[in-house]
Amino acid sequence: MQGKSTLKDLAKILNLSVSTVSKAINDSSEISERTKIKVRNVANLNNYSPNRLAQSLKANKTKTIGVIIPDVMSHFFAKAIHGIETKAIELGYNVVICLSNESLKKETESINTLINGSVDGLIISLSKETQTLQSYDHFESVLDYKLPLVLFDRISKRFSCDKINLDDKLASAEATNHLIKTGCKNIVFLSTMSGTSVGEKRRSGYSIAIKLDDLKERIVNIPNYGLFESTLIEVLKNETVDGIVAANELSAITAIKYALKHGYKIPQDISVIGFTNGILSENFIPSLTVVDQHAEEQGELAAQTLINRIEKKTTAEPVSIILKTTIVERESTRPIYYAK
Amino acid sequence: MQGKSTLKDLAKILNLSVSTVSKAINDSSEISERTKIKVRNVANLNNYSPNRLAQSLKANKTKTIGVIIPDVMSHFFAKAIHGIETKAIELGYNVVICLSNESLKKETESINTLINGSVDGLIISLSKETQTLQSYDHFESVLDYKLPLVLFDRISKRFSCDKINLDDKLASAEATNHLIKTGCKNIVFLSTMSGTSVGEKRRSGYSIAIKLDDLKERIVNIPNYGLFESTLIEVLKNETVDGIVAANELSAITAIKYALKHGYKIPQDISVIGFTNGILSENFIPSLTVVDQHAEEQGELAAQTLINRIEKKTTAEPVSIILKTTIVERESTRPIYYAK
DNA sequence: CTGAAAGCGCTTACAG
DNA sequence: CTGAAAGCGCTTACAG
Repeated sequence: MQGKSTLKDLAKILNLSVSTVSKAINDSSEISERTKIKVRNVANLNNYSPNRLAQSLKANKTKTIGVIIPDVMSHFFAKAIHGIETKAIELGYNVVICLSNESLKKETESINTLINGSVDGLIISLSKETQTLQSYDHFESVLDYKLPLVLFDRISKRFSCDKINLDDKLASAEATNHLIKTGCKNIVFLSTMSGTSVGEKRRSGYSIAIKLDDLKERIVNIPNYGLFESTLIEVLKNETVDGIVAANELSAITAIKYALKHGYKIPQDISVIGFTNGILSENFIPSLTVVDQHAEEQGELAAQTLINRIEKKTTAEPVSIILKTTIVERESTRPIYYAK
Repeated sequence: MQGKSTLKDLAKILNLSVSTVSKAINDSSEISERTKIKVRNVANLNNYSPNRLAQSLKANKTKTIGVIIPDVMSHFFAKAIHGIETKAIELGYNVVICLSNESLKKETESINTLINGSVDGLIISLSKETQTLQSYDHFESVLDYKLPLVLFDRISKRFSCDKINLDDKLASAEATNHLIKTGCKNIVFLSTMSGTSVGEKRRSGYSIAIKLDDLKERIVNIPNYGLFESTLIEVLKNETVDGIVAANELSAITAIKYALKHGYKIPQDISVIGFTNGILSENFIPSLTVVDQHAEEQGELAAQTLINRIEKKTTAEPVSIILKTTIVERESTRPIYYAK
């Protein structure tokens, strides 16, 4: 009744061997029904439950997966975690989460603490620093150990493993096209995240769509949120702008905010489309048209893919899944039939 | 080079005993410098790192703490997790997170998977269902095992353990007072979370402040977000209302949204104050005056308290810490000097 | 300075 | 049907 009881404790109480008790608890066919009942009673009385650590050590598997993400406070990652957790539990796995806080150093540390037998596999979304520095040495041990690894959302081509992400370039091209179809002619791409692979792809998708339609390309990089208002308004004052593709949710909302403040009407004067279907997009006035990245689905897929790999249910070659995005139309863009 | 190497592997390569290798790696003073160097070299070459599971089993501690929260997608809990993680890592602990999704069943399962040796202690914020059902049987094993436990934010008086929370009643009374000081006379308490301990306390704090000022008490419970607009507008149409204390962030924002839609001016006609200083409060137009619950600080404190308990650095009696909240003034309320 | 032995809590092939 | 033994990967008191 006090502290945790072990098989040994039960064996002593029952006057049986540890082996017998273990088998009885695991409902082995070798053990008589009578003994099983006795053992189970004593086990329940003593609140026995097997030590997971010992089981894991013995079985050489932990039924735990490790997740390393840059940030919990972003809606995208919170949702992705939710998806990972749901799927993992459904498949009988636990989830350990570490935060890299966008730092290469913390990402490295997190990997090191997790790979030493604590988890059966890893789901990682790379930190900004890792991506800008292109430094991947800390993945060597993971690959050496042949520890199953799934990268999602912020991935790298530099090494081979299972990967889940979405076609950000295509998504951004589609977002741009959406604005074009609502009649926009002068579309700006607004980014606060130049440098990340995701930001880069979105910029490039925008450019492709713009060029296909023979429109004028215009990229505005905002170095930080402190300079947001001045940078944006300067552009709106001096150039003709009737559409904005913003590289993420907060920059889209912030753009709308300052545009409204300076007297522009959304979407009548300027249409705005953003990425990530978060709580802000849904509740802001006007609500924001966004590219939904299916965060939860990405999470579920990542978990499923990892567990398939752990349980060797996949082909030897790395899996690479590219999800389709969808556009959620709301009030920050005009309806499509406005076109022409 | 392939798979994980163990002490045994190194010992064989080095022609030494496992004990010697172990001691060399742990830099024991018993071992000669020469041997240490040789061992370290081979260890590095083979990418050796000790199996955490085996270490934990041996040492009977895991240097891991378990966290069970109702929801990651809420800004409050995401921030709290961030605080827990930061402090835990700083003190040399890892963090395992499980989600209860507001369900008693999942909370029970999470506890059961975590207490079997995987963690040295638990930080929990109770699920809604646990609180409404007042069912705490699933905590018996935690208490029996004498596993260190810290409850935060959503706590219970029904059993004894370390607790961190804030004085929600006082906070709500202060929020109400804030509105009074800006000149509001007809203040409504708006809740979508009746039933939770937190919702109840906020209601009661509101009532106290209202009665102290001899104003009229008016509680509006919104059964679900689908009925938000009709319920709210009915009240606004038929009664005089110049202030709203909303029980959480989203209900505050939603109230503003519908009030604006129906022609009310915020804060000129109606002032609104909410709880939780999240991304919505900050970015909405008008931005929302809120009671900041110091989520990150609560998380850090919870981690610190738990680790103190684990490492027996605290008195035997349970610690109970009550944090002060602060009011963040923004655009949804009038300035205080308007009063009188 | 090095090593053999015991033990953390479990499981399982093997004997009886 | 029950039990003794070995082993998962580590650490550490004890001998030499």
